[in-house]
Amino acid sequence: MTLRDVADAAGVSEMTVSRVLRNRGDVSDRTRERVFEAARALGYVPNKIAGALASNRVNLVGVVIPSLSNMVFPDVLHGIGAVLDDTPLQPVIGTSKYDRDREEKVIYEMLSWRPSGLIVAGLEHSEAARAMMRNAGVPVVEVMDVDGDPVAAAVGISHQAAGRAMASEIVARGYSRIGYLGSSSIADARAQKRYRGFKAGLSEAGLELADEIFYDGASGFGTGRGMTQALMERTSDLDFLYYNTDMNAAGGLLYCLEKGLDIPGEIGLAGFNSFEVLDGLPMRIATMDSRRDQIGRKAAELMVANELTTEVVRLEPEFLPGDTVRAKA
Amino acid sequence: MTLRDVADAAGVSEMTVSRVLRNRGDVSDRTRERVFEAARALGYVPNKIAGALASNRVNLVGVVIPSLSNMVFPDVLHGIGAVLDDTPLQPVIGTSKYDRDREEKVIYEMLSWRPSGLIVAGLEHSEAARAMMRNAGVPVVEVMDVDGDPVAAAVGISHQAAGRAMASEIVARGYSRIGYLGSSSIADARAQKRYRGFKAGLSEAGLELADEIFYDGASGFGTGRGMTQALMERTSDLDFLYYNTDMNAAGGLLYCLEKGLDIPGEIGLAGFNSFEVLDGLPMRIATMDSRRDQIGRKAAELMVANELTTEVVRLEPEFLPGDTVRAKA
DNA sequence: CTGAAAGCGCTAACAT
DNA sequence: ATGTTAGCGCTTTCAG
Repeated sequence: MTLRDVADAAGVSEMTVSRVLRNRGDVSDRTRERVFEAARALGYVPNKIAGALASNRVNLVGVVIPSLSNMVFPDVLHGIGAVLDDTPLQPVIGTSKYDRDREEKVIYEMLSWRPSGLIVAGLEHSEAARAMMRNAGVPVVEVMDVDGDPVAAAVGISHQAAGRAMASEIVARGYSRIGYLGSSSIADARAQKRYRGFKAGLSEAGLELADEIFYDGASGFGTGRGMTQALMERTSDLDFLYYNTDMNAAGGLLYCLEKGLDIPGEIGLAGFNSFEVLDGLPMRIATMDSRRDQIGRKAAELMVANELTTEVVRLEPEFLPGDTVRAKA
Repeated sequence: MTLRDVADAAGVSEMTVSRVLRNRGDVSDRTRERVFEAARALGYVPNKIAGALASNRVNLVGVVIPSLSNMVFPDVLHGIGAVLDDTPLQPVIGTSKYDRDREEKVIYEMLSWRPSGLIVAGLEHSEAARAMMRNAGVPVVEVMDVDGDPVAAAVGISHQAAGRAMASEIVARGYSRIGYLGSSSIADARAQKRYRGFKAGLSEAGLELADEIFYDGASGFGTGRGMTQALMERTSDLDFLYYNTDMNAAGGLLYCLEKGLDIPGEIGLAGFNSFEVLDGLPMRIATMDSRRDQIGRKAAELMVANELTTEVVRLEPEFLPGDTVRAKA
């Protein structure tokens, strides 16, 4: 089923059919009708492969993220989709599974379809991947992080600064025996940066981490609960728990409530990301909004603008005290 | 940057370069080396658009789901990915946002790329969408549901049966004042089917729903909590709450625990889906595993087999009593 | 307003 | 083991 078939059925040239179907150029209403009818009757679906090759235009934007299981990424995708929905551009998602080599392959695959642009999560990539991004010839935006050296444009927050800001909020609220609960995966560069920023922030206040614990695998209530229990049994005098993500913090919160601890008096908790699904927990967890939707929107806008900028857009995460930290002293 | 450039740089024909890069046909080791080197030096990325047009082969599988925000769908994608990762096929995701017209557009867009197959969530589609799926000329599998009339192949569970089975479990445990808490969206056909199956199941046991409540918008702890509170204030003598999804059930559970209710003695709760992130709640919610990973895997296997079957694979959901229902009488 | 010709970058099929 | 030719189904460009 090709343009030819529709053209024959409508008694016009392929070119006319092409014009009608793409709504380009002047076609008489009569011809237009006939073509639409023929196309519909035949159930014609245009071949974008051929169209793309001929026009050298592919209205796809590649989006490379680590995973779909961690809710942060669907949230970014949501922001991207919200902007692209009003344009001819369509996002195509690829996942790296937090693996540099896989990410490189995914980027290569994406670029082989000659998309109109590329959005990639994070700033840490293989050299080959960076080279491909540099030479893509289309807008490339790295998202979620601005602590590093972007290949081209970047939109995100400073995770270092976010960690540091959290330290200062906690210290200002009079907590001093502070534990960190995070991921042991080096692959999560952004969590690492928050961790380092957090420690630097404590250090500036003359404090240091009282204890820390790391886990393998996915974040979740069970993980958060388990980590929290292990840490508190090991170091019994902690007065604050800072988690790498709200999902784990939620598990920790439930554990502390079960133990009958006084939150936020006896012990405070904070996470990161600000997940909407968690509204409805017994207490609102203190957190920092990672501005995922905004990041997606801004990145998509750069795709739509179709400029090869090296602009770095730094968004500021917002601290949300919730109910699990004391009021400021 | 085309094959031509690489061919010139390596001093061979385009065809030889094509052979080397696709690893097809016999090429001497010496030539092979030279070609790889030239390609690498130039940073050549093949043009799949041209390749696909020439070979009439596109190693993409379209996957159409309602959304990425509801965790059930990423779970299905995970199953699909697990199988396709060992093949040349790649999933391409499109979202319908629970909108029939949008779904139709997405399917149209997907088919216009001439994918090797199509996986679509659900059995309810526009007539035009069904026609496209029927005439796609490639394997088409509808997933997650088998209660209805599939266009071609289908892999899923019977949501009707799942609802009915849940009713029978609840009744067998001696509950009788039962409330249903679900979504008001007609778009969630599967939840509707569970609801109907559930009522039918109660009816067979000589019972009926004591009350029911429906919400708009996304599921989540806040939604579950709010619905639960509203329902229980309205009908104070309920002894069981059946939710359309575990996310809402979790919110309800937290609410009931806060109120100091005796679970599962005074009141029982059950949800649907079996979400791993919820392990770690104070109690494990009774639920029914919707076998999302399995469904994804099986559907992907049908894509790999590349047969145009009309096979219907019905998987059986498993009841997981958790801690929120009494033992069987 | 409509059509004819050329060609996008690659691969199938057929030489050699 | 390597090269040549034709053409995939469209769109661009130029004519009329």
